[in-house]
Amino acid sequence: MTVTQVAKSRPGSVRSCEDGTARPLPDGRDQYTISEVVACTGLSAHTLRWYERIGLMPHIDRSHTGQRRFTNKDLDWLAFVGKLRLTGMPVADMVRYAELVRLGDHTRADRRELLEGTRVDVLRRIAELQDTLAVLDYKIDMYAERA
Amino acid sequence: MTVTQVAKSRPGSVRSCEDGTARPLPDGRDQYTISEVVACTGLSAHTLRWYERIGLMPHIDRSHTGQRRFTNKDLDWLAFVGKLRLTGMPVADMVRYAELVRLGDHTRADRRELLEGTRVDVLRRIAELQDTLAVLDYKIDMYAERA
DNA sequence: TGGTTGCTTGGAGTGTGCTCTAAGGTTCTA
DNA sequence: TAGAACCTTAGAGCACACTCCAAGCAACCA
Repeated sequence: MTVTQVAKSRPGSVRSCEDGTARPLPDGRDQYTISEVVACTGLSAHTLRWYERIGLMPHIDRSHTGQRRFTNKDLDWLAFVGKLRLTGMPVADMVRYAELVRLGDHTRADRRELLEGTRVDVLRRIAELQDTLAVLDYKIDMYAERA
Repeated sequence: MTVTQVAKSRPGSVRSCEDGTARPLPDGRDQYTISEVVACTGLSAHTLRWYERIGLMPHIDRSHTGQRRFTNKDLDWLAFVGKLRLTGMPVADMVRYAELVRLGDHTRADRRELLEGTRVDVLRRIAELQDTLAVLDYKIDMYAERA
């Protein structure tokens, strides 16, 4: 399945923002405006503010004029949230996970349990999709045969 | 990838309704009430009627009193739609596909193209999910290590 | 000094995919 | 023959995840 071979290499991190749509940010900095984060994550500014409002992000630092200043830690979190979003996990569940993180170290077991549940969902989704792929291949074959 | 090994075995068909949630229907029949279809597909009656209204299903036969009588062909179609739904394909696109089917044989190339596009989407989704799985495994490992 | 750009806020609006309601007709069981 | 269970319709309502709006402040350039 070529999945666990990744082992300990810290996947999907190391400040290249997200994937694909992302422009890399200047290294060695730890303060980004909302528009920089928009450029690098592909999320809209509206969405980023909304994430903060609903508690899916920790409270973001502000400049002396009240503007958001995102840190590298915030970007890491956004990258992880992006992954969870791909699994189809409802935003409410992600908020729950975020809350557990805020509550501190004694919630580690709960967090692990939550992620393991998500993991099972992901495996099921992959199986479903591979099943669907078989159906699609069958149909496409039918259309290809007597074109 | 163990996908094309299915080859020509007609996957996901042969009147066992859908998967999992489904009770099999009595064989050798070709007329089912909406509640029978509900029991076997797991879709709600509302959803089935809505599918017909928006053109995602062909017009369903009626009894002399106006009640729907689904055929085996309808059930096959619903099973296929169920697969497409799993891919995240928007309902509007499925309706488009249904229209092509209604329009007859000369739309076969279009239909094939549509399904091939969907196939690419599915492959991408699977890759994304496997990527996400790696991230989840990494995190779960972290929580497991120093419990 | 004025104009443009970029940011702030709370709250309203949007698109998708159902899901339910109301009002009424049909079929089955006792 | 009554009552329950099941079906019909058009249209309204809902949950989710954004997405946009209005009004206003702040920073910068000509």
